[in-house]
Amino acid sequence: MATRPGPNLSRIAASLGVSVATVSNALSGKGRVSAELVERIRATANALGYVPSQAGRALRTGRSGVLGLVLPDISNPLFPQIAQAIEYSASVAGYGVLIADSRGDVGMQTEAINRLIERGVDGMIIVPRRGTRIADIGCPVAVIDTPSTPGNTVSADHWQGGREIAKHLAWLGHRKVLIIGANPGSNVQNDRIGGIKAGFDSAVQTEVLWIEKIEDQNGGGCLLGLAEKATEGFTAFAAVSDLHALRALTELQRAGINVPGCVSVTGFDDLIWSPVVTPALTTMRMDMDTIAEIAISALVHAIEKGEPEEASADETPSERRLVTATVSRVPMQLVVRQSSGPPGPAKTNLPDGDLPK
Amino acid sequence: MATRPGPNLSRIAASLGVSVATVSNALSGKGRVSAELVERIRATANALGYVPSQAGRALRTGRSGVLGLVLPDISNPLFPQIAQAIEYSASVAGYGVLIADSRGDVGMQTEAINRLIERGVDGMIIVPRRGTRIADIGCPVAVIDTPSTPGNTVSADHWQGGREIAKHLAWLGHRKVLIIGANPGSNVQNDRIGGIKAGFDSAVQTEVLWIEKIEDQNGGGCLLGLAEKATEGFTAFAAVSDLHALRALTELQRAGINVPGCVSVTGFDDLIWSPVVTPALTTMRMDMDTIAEIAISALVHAIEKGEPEEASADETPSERRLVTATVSRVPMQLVVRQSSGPPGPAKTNLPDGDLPK
DNA sequence: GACTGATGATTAATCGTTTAATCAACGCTT
DNA sequence: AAGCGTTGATTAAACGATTAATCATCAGTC
Repeated sequence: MATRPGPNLSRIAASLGVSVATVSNALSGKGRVSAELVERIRATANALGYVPSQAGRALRTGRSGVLGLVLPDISNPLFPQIAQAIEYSASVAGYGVLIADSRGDVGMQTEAINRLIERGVDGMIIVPRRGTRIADIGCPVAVIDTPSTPGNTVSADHWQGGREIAKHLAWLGHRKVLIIGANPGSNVQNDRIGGIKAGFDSAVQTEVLWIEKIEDQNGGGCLLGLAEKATEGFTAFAAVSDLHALRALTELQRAGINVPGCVSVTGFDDLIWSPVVTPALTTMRMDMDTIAEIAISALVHAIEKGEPEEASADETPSERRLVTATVSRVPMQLVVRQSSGPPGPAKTNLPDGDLPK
Repeated sequence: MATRPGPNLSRIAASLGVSVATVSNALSGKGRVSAELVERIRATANALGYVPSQAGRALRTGRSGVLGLVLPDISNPLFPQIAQAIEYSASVAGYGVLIADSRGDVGMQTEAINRLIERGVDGMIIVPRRGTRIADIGCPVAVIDTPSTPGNTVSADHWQGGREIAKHLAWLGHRKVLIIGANPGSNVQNDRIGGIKAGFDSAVQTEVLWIEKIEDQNGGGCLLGLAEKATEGFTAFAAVSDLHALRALTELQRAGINVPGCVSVTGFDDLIWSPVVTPALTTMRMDMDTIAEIAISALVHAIEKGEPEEASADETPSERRLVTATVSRVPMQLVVRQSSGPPGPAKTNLPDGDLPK
């Protein structure tokens, strides 16, 4: 029941008095069909508004043309960039994207992956929950995380990003820098922090502040005590995410500390509001488009090359389809805006003075 | 080729010496199968790791079990909330979610919709690009937008949200309020602004500032001149989005104007960073979970009831499957944080003074 | 003992597409 | 004219699940 509205191959075939196989061949460009007939078939297919049934095709070819995108937490502010880039690259490659949210839970991550498999995805892109290792599942997988994650992944070069932001701050003349992270368990954050430290020579003093630790004591959304840090002599605050940079920025401004006149604040990720806050945030941007492209093309390659021969039937049924994306790290790009500048005189409260144009 | 790895119904049937139909019936609970046999079939299905082929099922039943989610712009900061809620409700209802991004372009919206149809989605949830009317497409559709959008939609009650925030500000004692919007073409923004205006009685003076107009003149990311507005006597800045509220907040703070000591700032949407900026933003939250649930359940209902009888074959092939979600508006919830308070004395520059705990 | 119903399982058709195998017809060569 | 290669099209068999229709078996009834 519920016969799909549109016409199918046989309707086209019937209306032209040819066989379905010919129509299929004509539309797919395979087999041997006379140019003239191809033209006529194309025309009537168009006229009838023919839309191929993915179900039929999938059943026959064993491929659904759909990729799964597994995210640790869709509500992550970085997610839009990821999803958009992946969706674009996938659709260019002719694939659809099915989303699955693991809501930060490791158990749900497995569950989400299973749901995707049941839906018959040809492959998956996984942004793993921190610390998770992706077990071998029945289809090609590309992992987007940190280069430090064991296994094959594509990701931004967070370490290099850290170095760049450090060099920027050092060049501006900062000698005492507070690095702001949220959670020591995150590979991404550790890479960024490692890079920042590595980017400074021994003349620069750094200290790491973990937001989660402070919040554990003082409650969520509490002040981080940055004003005190500023009076201790810290002139730059390098956060590992724009989210934390924003928090630092507003906290400092509220305390009457001029940014960038007095201290500098930098972030990571170039989130959507980073350009519009005052002062606009200096940050490191990941090249998501490139990352997505690499991930998708590796995935598509694995899918379409697949098992080249049917050989070794019951040999290693799962081993052949292991992760396939080769490790690759995409450089991040420094975006200099108004929130970073040379270290200024001690705590000042100038109302605004020179507004950055 | 490329026979799917897992076993299929016939493998189970063969290994038990029964027919595929029986296996199918046993697993789906339809037809007549003895309880004992059902048990045995279940067991071996489990043992073999049977996963039903969606392709086969879809081909036979004409339903893919997948919904499409069309978004005007995935990079919208509100998107994570929407996607997460939709994905959750859909997966509870047993559906997968295929995403499509129209990247803000009306043409691409149609194209994205077509791609989803080709992929055989059973229905779609569309968050339309502003001003777009969704044409009749071949499947059930739920639209999430504004109640003011003609046609059947589910959405937050933006108007009511506006009224609430206005009442909150009026209650605090504000008498001169600047409403900050981005674009006069947005239904959502107009509803919110309308609601705000309606929430004030005649004692309160309001003025609307459109960011896009200012940026057209002064360039993107420019200052909005809010400090001047403050000196003109505006004591509250009600933005139609947290994104703009954040911009206002940082701009005011940078100008040395104390928030909320001197002026108040409010937003909409309760975006992820709203609680962590200093001062934390007072805002209106949409109940996305409820909205998603309503949209999905209307959609699923339309899909599964569908055309109750095959009657009227070539009558109105498309008319029957028109939009089906009934109009429904979900109330928004006021979230009071630190960015709003009673109007203070004229422009002050107290460094911090009393920090909100 | 034949008839009736209920029960439990099987047969076979079907969804729409792809594709290997087959076939007919025609032009060329020897 | 018989043989051969090429071209253009058809036949038919899958893919995996669902389901209406059919069939066999057995218990109970008159």
